[in-house]
Amino acid sequence: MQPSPHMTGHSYALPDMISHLETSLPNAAQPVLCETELVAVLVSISNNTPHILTLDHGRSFPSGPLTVEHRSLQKGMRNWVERQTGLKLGHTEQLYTFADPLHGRGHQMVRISYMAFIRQNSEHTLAERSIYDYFPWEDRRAPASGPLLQAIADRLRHWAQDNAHRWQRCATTFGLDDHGWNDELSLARYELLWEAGLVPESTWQNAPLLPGLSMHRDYRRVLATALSRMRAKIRYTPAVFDLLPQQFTLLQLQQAMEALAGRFMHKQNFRRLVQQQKLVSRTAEYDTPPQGRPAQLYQFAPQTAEHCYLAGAKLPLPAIS
Amino acid sequence: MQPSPHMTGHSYALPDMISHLETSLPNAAQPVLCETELVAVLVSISNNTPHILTLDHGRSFPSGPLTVEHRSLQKGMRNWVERQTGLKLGHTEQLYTFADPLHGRGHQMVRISYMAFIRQNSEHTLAERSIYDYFPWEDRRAPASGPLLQAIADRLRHWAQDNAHRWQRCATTFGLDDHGWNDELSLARYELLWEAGLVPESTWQNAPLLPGLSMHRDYRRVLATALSRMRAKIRYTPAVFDLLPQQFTLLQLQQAMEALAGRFMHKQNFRRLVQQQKLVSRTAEYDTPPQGRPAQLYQFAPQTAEHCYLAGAKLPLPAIS
DNA sequence: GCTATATATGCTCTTTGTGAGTATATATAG
DNA sequence: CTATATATACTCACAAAGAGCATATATAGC
Repeated sequence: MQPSPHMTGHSYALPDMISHLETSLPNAAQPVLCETELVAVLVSISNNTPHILTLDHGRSFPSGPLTVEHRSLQKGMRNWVERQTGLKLGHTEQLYTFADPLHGRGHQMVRISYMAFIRQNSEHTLAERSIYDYFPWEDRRAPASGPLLQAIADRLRHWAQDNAHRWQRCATTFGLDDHGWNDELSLARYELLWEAGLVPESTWQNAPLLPGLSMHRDYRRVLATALSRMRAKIRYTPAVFDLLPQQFTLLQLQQAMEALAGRFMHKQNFRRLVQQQKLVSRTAEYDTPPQGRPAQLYQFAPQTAEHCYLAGAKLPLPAIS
Repeated sequence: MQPSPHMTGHSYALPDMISHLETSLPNAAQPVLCETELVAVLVSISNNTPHILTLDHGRSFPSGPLTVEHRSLQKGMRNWVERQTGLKLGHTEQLYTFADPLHGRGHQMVRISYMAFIRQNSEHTLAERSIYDYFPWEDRRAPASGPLLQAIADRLRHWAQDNAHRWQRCATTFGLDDHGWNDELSLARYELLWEAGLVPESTWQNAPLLPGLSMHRDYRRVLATALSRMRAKIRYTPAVFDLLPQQFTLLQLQQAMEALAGRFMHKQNFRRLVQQQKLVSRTAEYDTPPQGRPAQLYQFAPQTAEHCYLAGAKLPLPAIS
């Protein structure tokens, strides 16, 4: 091992304030208590598009209070959502914790957000909304995304004016000039649009706003975080399989990846990659489509796929303009 | 845009329980309040090794209560740490939020952990500990890591017994058999050792424990999370530069990357990559080492490195091997 | 039968990135 | 003059990725 300094086993003498912190106690005079809420971003795929399960006309996520019996936050969230909605949750991860300052009473509100995958065709009573209804520019598969991106570029250029550094940021996050489009930067893109005053949540507004549904509180930002995370996650974990039926065709798998990435991929290369990594194993069954040759059904092969790299499957679309 | 179903603008009729949740109110009879604490994992590099700033003989992180005046959690944490320790914080990110169930009184304890980078040679009064004192197996630069990893492999093999799937997990996360070592999996490795009962925090124990300092509560797990995150982060953001002095030699930069990754790198290739991406610009000054030719001092070039944010530009790190 | 459609498979190419090696100036201390 | 470390310039092999071409095969509808 590399030797490291300060290994005497005793910490230095500390100023009072810090020694106090060591006890991890809130100020005894005024213990700061928070209402704490768990927020669930539930994702599933239908119609070749990623959807979220929403409340209040697409403006809110399901959420519930943290209760005392919860052993861990994640377990608590899972149990709670499964009991309330009857849904089985697949891949689950914590997204972000944020606080609302106000709340007239003497305490804050802390919200802990989670993202969870839900298998296709699950039964539930929540309203599904396409994620791309909130971020139309993120779906580069749509023909309309070309002109939309052009319009965004124009407004960003106007916002950046002569500020070269600011324009650099716009160009790299939105894949302008000769930069490439990076699908994992959806959070950065949303934040940039927020800064530029092009979304209704901005504290100031700048010219006509962009299309796209808005949400309560910071929820649209949470959704952008979720989109970034899921796009990153499916690259190097087998999480996609929690969105698909137990058995699926290779085209379904590819389309699920395309739905999440918001881009089309090269079919032959995709299959080559998937199969040479032994991510899936074929079943005896076939899927009969309305037209064309029946497709072999596959299933996820978890034993050989502790870590997988579906990354190579991110193909650029024919250059848009 | 892809058309998406359920766009009627009205959510379905909801069961009572869920409509209730929509209001985001905790059970009126028993509002669940939490003590909320901010935990800071402060990282800096000294002696070519990543260190954390600790309290209580290396067993605890600085932490403090969330107070009412904080506008955002991140801002609150920054202000609080900077006021208490006098340190300037560089790259900061939220790590994870976790809860302790007990606390005799009627409420839980919620801890929100952050990681922040601190520039080399900063003045402070906290005790520094090498991160690799907590996870000796994570520093593959150390000669001792070879035998240690061998010993770990043996004990994991014993734990896995004939459970092939379990051994698969061990092999891929620890780079055994013919799998490569992936430095970003440090959290997964810690969790696996925890499961196998090889660390003192495990709820059960299995044969002699591994070397490595322990910490209070879940803090060692938080530290493993921090290590994973920082290794992932420096790959595609210029965050490393917040750990180095304003001016540095290319060797210093390489050694900082090596320290975080826990691996050695090929000097010529490293320089080739750094320079062709224009991440740094040379200054007029030189560093005079005790021996050898003076090294040119460089500085971070933020204008071209927003571009580094991800135009496919990555800081070189050893690939998995 | 034929056609349209979509699955399934095999095979080239080129380009890029990367890991690794060799060689050789150059500047300083002792 | 030597040891040391910076700095720079190459080459080479190899794998992976992006892209294209070709061709079976199986179904439905006409």
